[in-house]
Amino acid sequence: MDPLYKPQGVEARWQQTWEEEGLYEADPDAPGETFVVMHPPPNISGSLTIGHCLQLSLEDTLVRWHRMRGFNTLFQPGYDHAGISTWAAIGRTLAQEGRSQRDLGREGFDTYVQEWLERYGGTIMSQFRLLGASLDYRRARFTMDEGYYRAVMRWFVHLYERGWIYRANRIVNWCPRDLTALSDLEVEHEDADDTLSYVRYPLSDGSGHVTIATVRPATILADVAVAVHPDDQRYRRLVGKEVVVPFVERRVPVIADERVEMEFGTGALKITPGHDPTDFEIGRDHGLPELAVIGADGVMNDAAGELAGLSQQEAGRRVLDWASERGLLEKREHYRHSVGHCVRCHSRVEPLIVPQWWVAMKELAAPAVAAVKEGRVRFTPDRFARVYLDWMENVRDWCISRQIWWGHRIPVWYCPDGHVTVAETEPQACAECGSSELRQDEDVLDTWFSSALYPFATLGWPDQTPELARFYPGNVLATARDIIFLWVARMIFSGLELIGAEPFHDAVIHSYLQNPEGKRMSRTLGTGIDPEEALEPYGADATRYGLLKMTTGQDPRFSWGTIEEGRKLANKLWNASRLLLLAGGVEPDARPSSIEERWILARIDATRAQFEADLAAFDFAHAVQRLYHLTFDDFCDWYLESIKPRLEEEDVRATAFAALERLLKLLHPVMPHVTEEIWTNLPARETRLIVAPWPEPETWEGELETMESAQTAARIYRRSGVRIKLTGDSARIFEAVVRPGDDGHGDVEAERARVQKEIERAERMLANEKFVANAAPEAVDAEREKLAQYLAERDALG
RNA sequence: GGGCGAGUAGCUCAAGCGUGGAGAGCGCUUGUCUUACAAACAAGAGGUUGCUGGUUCGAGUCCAGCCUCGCCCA
Repeated sequence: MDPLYKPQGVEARWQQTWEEEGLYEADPDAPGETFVVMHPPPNISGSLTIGHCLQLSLEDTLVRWHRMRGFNTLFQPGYDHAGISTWAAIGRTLAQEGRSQRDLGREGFDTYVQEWLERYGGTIMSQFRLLGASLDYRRARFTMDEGYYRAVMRWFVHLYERGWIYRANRIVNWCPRDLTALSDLEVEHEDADDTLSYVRYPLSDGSGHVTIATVRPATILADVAVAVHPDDQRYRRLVGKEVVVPFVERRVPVIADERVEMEFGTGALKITPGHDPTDFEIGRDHGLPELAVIGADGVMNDAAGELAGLSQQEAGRRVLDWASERGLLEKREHYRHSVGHCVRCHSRVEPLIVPQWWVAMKELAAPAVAAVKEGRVRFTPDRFARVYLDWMENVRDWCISRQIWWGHRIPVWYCPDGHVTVAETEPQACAECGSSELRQDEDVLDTWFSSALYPFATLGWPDQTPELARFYPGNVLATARDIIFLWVARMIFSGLELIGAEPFHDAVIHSYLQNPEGKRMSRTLGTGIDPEEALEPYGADATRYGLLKMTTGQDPRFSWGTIEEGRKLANKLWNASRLLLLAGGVEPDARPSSIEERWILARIDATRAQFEADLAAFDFAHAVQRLYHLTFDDFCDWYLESIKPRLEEEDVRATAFAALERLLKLLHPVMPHVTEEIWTNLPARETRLIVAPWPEPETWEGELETMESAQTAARIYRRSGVRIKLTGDSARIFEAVVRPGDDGHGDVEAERARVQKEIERAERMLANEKFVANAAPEAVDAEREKLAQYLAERDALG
């Protein structure tokens, strides 16, 4: 064994061994309570980030812990076709060659995407393995593989038959670059600097004008009304009159609607149902026409008349010039507001009225709200339950159709007579007229429509498989908070609707790593950390430890310090094991005969209990920190040092190996490779550590204060050179660990003065009647205890 | 505009219910090749816990207000 632990080689060997020996495999026929984690399938639009590794580390820690505890454990791998994300990523690649997706044609695109899929799908699985993630790789699923496709079709038809899927011509978020509709969740809002123009709309009866404020003057061409708040005294007399829209000189009514914000601009709002979501709602309620002057490509369309073909900016300029020449442009001012952008390609989203497929959410949402309110699904940290509920209780209908070529085709066919046939597989004839001339809907489904089925489609649903019966519902879903609505919510309502049970009981919303500058990590901006930068030099164990240490519930900046700490821990374990093995292997057996031996066994057991509590609460940062201190401070610095003089005794080594075994077991879920490697080197191995039983609670009695007095004496001697009086075991342990070079040479008076100050502090507190009367009794007792200790210390100083 | 979170040592972060002396790792200074580990061990310096008030015997922690940063929703 080399004095320096080198993870390179060791880790790959164990990853291969575990997998070849079938130790990652889940068996529906195996006994035991199940523990199921569905790893969120990464997008095939790229390789893994360090953030994915954090998520995988915490999941694998839970999975390995449960496996050792005897649970029948399934850790499910897969990857996601990631509709628009992949579409946009491929678009970026093609653009470098001067081509676009549409240039390839639908079939050409399919061929192209297959290559992409094989490349990234393979990369993702190998990256999972490099981290030591104990996923059942045989079961890897893809959201567009054959069985999964069938599940998605069943889901669509199910919702259609329930009457919850409908096609409607409504305003949607339209990406003018990708030429597709987006859901509300695929739009991100960013502040933008704009100009707010105040334009006068003359009253048709010549009695004056109404001034409106707009940031999009080009849309004036599609105005169909001016709206004011019904309580607005300034405009009350105008409601019911007509105004003349500038440029197009169309007469439109002044209406009253409560959705108008009186404080914004002049309090009068131009209504453009074709190009604004709020206006669309108001327009529908008032029966207003829906004009469109902007096309799908974002430029002015034929309805814009002489402005057709112009950009919105140029058209807006022309409209304002027109108004200015006629004295209708009151003023222009700078205005900063948030504007929707496509979350994938970052184009400014265009609200357009386009026919799309929708899912009615009301009835699906109700049970999903109840599941969280009744605690059947818990969020960690629990504040995210509120976030989830706020969204779910106000959820709007879900636009599920996308005008791209990558995804599940919408299972709807049309015949020449316009009849609609909805079926899971391609029908032979129109369900209504029997026509065989069927044309399938061109659109594909929102990628999250299929991801929603992940917890059971991966298990074979809609077939009633043994896996589905055994491994649904699962237990823990770990994810970052950005997909609580996109995915977590949708898995919950789809699971409840289709299977009748929530898909998991714990939704763990973990840290979102920031880059060292405190900014969001982004692969496209090159501000991310490549997992290989950590895995190659430090190894998977150190990386896992470091990432778990960063999993605090906050959004910490990525730092190498914690990974370095993990590397030190692996090296420390390695050398502690070397010490014992070099002294001579002997079968592990806990038969402690001294204070320090009982003490370390008790310390390990106490840490086991705390570690279990930490993991149960998904507090990974504290969990790994405990292991670090147990290893460094208790096991190495005190226990091993104190038994060194007796290492030739077989009993001492048997106990030491037994203690090391327990330590390795506690560390295995976090650092699987180095612990398995050491485990293999221990005498009398029969099993792999990965499936070794988790330590049972145990009680080790002993006068543990003997250890404490040795530790106190060590602190004083190391600090000041002063030796305090010790007898018996404490003296022996002190000598073994500290190895004092003399009988004491320090300034005894200075030490006595220091202890005296502590005594006075404690006495002062206990003399405070209010403290003794009001403080918790435990706090007062603790203070008395400290005082007693300091008094004893003073006596020992002689 | 509404909501959530954060601000603690030079850096990255801790500090269950207010538990009574604010800790860890890294970095820095000093010492030490000691039966494994010098990539180690030991000791040390380093803090007005963002600001202002309040509650309390006692506040990093609770309350009110303010400042800065990040995120989500509209």
